[in-house]
Amino acid sequence: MDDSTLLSIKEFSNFANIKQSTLRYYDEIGLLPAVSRGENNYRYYLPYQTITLNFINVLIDLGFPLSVIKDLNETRTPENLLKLLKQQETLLDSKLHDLQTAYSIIHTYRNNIQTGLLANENELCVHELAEIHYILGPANDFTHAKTFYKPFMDFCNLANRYRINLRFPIGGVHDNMDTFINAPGQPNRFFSMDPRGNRKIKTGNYLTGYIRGYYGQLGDLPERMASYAKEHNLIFKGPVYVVYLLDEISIRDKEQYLSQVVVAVAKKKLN
Amino acid sequence: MDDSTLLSIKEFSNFANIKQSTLRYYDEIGLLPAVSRGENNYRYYLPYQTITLNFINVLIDLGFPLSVIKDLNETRTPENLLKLLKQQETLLDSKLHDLQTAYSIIHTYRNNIQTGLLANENELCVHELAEIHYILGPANDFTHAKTFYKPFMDFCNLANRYRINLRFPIGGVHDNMDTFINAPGQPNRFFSMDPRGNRKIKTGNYLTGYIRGYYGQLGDLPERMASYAKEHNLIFKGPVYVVYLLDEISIRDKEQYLSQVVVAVAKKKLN
DNA sequence: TTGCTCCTCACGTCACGTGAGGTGGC
DNA sequence: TTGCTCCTCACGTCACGTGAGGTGGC
Repeated sequence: MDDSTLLSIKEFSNFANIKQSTLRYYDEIGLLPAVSRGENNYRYYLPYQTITLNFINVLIDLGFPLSVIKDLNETRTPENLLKLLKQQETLLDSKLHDLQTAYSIIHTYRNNIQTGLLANENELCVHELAEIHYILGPANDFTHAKTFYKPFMDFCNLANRYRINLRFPIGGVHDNMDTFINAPGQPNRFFSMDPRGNRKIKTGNYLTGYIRGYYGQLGDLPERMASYAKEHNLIFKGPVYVVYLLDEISIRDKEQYLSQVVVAVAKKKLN
Repeated sequence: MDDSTLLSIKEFSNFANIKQSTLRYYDEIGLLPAVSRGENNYRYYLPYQTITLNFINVLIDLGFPLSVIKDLNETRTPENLLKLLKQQETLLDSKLHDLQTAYSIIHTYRNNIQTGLLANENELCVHELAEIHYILGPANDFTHAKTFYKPFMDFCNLANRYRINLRFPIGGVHDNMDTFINAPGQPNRFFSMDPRGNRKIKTGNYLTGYIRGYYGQLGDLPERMASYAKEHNLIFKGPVYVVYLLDEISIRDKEQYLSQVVVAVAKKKLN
């Protein structure tokens, strides 16, 4: 083979390691036209066209659309390309960020679902919790709300302003055990379990309970937690977190959603 | 608004922050059917459908196709979802890897092009070079090759086996200054400027020259470098690297490609 | 006639967006 | 009549892949 050998589409496709259909398409859109056509209308290519193909493939891998590549193919200069590469870097940056976020969401959901599957619904127990980062939403307003619904919608609408990504699992937080017992379906704030959040549930000992049912339907869990603490000489410290471990993402039936309630506890000092 | 209020498509689209066209499409493919149709065939939605929509949006963001989401919507269980999430994590992993590679390629090209734009073609000079990582290809065979072409194609064909990504800028390396001067168009090996490579051009003082022209057309540069060394009492150390700074990626005209030649030098000890 | 290579439509993919043209009730 | 909301096609997007049906020379 010589630099001026004409190659049939099959030969060129083997040589350049590219599908015939792709070559026909590139010919059609004028991105990589065949150098000539035979009498029978066959396409012919020259070996050096692999160089153009390399140019094309590099830019495809960098995420440029074929239309841009076509323009660039005709007018490329180093300055021109440099400008485009800078733009593309910014674009890749945001794609990278999105992917990492998706990754993070998957991780958080997997954790939640796994915890949910292992949960013993009837048993309360105290155990150490690993640190959980989150982003806190604004204070909820339940004054004119009959249900969980309205405040949650408000939270969703404000999410952008609070830089909250609603794709992460969401939870509710109650200021303390007293407010939790008084209105278990009315968390003071919602939070997103975004590991990049600046708030955290610190490591420590937490009384943990689980309950099945729709958001905010906590049944007798608050009372059971209170009496458990009394029996075991525990006092509650800090906020009560309600994490929706199994929600609409993993279960159809609303009655089967699973919430986890955690609250920090300490041994009561005996006088 | 109450939980059982029927919403028109416009109302629901505002409420759920989603386009009407998207809602019609989801209705059409059965992913999120309207709960009912009016006499006039209008679609009506219920507020709680935002929950299904949230389910859908989370999975879209995680990169699942709508067909999978539709299936999952009907059959989801925590175990089922957990399995899919694991798969998706693997897929995201490889996408992440591809993106990071693209990023790296852009970075390397930008460096090369910028160096190319600042290059003074006529001047030779010695300066310190920052470390450059690369991946080395197999030894070239020029015995039956008239041109640069064949060995380069061999290199491309073997790239996979050597884990070389051809999308990175490519360079040629000569064993030493003697082989370079004897056959300046015939590098002993090609290399890919992949920053993840285990080989590197170490920091140090390098004699650097530039030349315009097609791959392997180095003109009188080798001789000029040799005489520069003689004049300045320098000796050459180690391999000669030829980096194709401006190639088909940034320039159309082959004659305008720009190569950079670098070789380590040291002061000759005077007896 | 069979086999091979090539050709040109044309249609499918994916998740919508964008009109065009029509309806129904105020 | 005008304005508004809704409807249903139908076509465009992007980068091809996949046939179907036909050709031309051995």
